[in-house]
Amino acid sequence: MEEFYKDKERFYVAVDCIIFGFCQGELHLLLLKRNFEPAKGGWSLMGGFLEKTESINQAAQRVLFELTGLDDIYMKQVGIFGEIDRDPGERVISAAYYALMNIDDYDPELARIHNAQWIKINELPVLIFDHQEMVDKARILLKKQAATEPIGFNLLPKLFTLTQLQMLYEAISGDALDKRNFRKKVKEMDFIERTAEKDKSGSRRGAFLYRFNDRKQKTVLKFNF
Amino acid sequence: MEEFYKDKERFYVAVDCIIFGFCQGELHLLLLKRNFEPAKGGWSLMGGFLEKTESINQAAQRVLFELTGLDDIYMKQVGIFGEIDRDPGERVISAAYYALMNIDDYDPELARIHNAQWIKINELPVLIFDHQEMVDKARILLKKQAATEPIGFNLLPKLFTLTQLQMLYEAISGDALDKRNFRKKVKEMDFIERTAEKDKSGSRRGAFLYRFNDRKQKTVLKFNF
DNA sequence: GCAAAAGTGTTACTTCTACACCCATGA
DNA sequence: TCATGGGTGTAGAAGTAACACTTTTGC
Repeated sequence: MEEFYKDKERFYVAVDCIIFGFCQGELHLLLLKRNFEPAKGGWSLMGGFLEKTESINQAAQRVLFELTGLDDIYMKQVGIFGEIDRDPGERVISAAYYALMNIDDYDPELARIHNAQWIKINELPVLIFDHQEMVDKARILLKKQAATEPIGFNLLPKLFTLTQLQMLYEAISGDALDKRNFRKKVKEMDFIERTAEKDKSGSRRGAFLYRFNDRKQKTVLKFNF
Repeated sequence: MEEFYKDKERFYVAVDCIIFGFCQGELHLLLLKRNFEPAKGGWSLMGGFLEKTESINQAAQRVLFELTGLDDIYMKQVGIFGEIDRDPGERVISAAYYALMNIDDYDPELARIHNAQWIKINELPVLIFDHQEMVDKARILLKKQAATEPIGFNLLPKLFTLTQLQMLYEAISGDALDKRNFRKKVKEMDFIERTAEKDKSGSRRGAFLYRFNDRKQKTVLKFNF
């Protein structure tokens, strides 16, 4: 170790994951009921400590993998949380990430093992530490980012109906959308394509299934100051 | 210290500041030429180590204060940088913040003391470690945020002309704006008000000076997916 | 009197919003 | 045959984009 760093403090560094899922017209979070101290019995985000052998982004992926067994999940940094007393046990600096996943990809058996549950975002229990603050920041970020980049698809199955897609964007944005205007807009997006298949589960008539193809998309950024 | 944390690693945690200024129609960054190891002689962002007694946001403010003597500067988290080898001296996790300040508020004497310089953002030297990556991310963020929130004023003096304001937004967005359309839009914003004063330095005729009043503003967020 | 920046409106075009009915099917 | 969700078009309003000349004044 070099001279320069000698007198500096070192800190525990953690990652916490805000894991979004979508079903039945509502956003959900995957939360854990802790069966260990500190805050045993409390609801929390999935988290873990940074290790020497990994970058912080890798740590976030690892932590998510430990919980879900999945390694190709869309993740994004939310921010760094570093209040002195945010974790009453010890001084811990935490990097928060949000993850977007399709609930159907999650093995319920793993949920049982980890004491995890999908909970509607509008019916969250009290969370430990500053986890509610992390969730709030993640929701705002998700809303902003979903408005300018096509990331919503990470919350849906590979094939989805337009009704599902509309409900998803209504859930993210918090506003109702007009069905005809919504579908008109979707038609103009060449990265959403209709398949020949229909989903008959939601109605007698059946709805066409659509798919996201990752054709590049211009991001529009309008200046309102 | 509690049992739970015992076997966890601890890390150095730093903050690095991307300090934006604006003059002569161009964005600038305040950079330091390091006269200490590691990377002595290299150009770098202003940084410092997190201390036990402060939150990470406070650390960012402190570090900025050390360099500028100013404590009311607009700052925003850019992200956390945690690659294993990002600092070749030691493993350091760094939280990057951008800061927006009026160049005129900066005492040139402090620049001399710290070996600091304002450098045009399009003429940056090679930066140490991953600082260029931090700058790139900060610029993208600034552009996005300036498009939806009135934060640009932090880069201008209290009184400014419309030409200055337009040049600022052109510098941030990277696009030329139409003068008449720009001024029309400004007229509709009730948080920008004209004063009776004129600035005669930029032209013989003189230009009216405007001021930002912090009246609340609706943030528009249009969904393009 | 001229150079240099400040200031000012109109029109065509694009995009957005609001709105209501028929369709296909399984039970 | 009927209940349920799927699917479709138009017209008025709002916003955006393109465009050129006059004003002021110090030198």
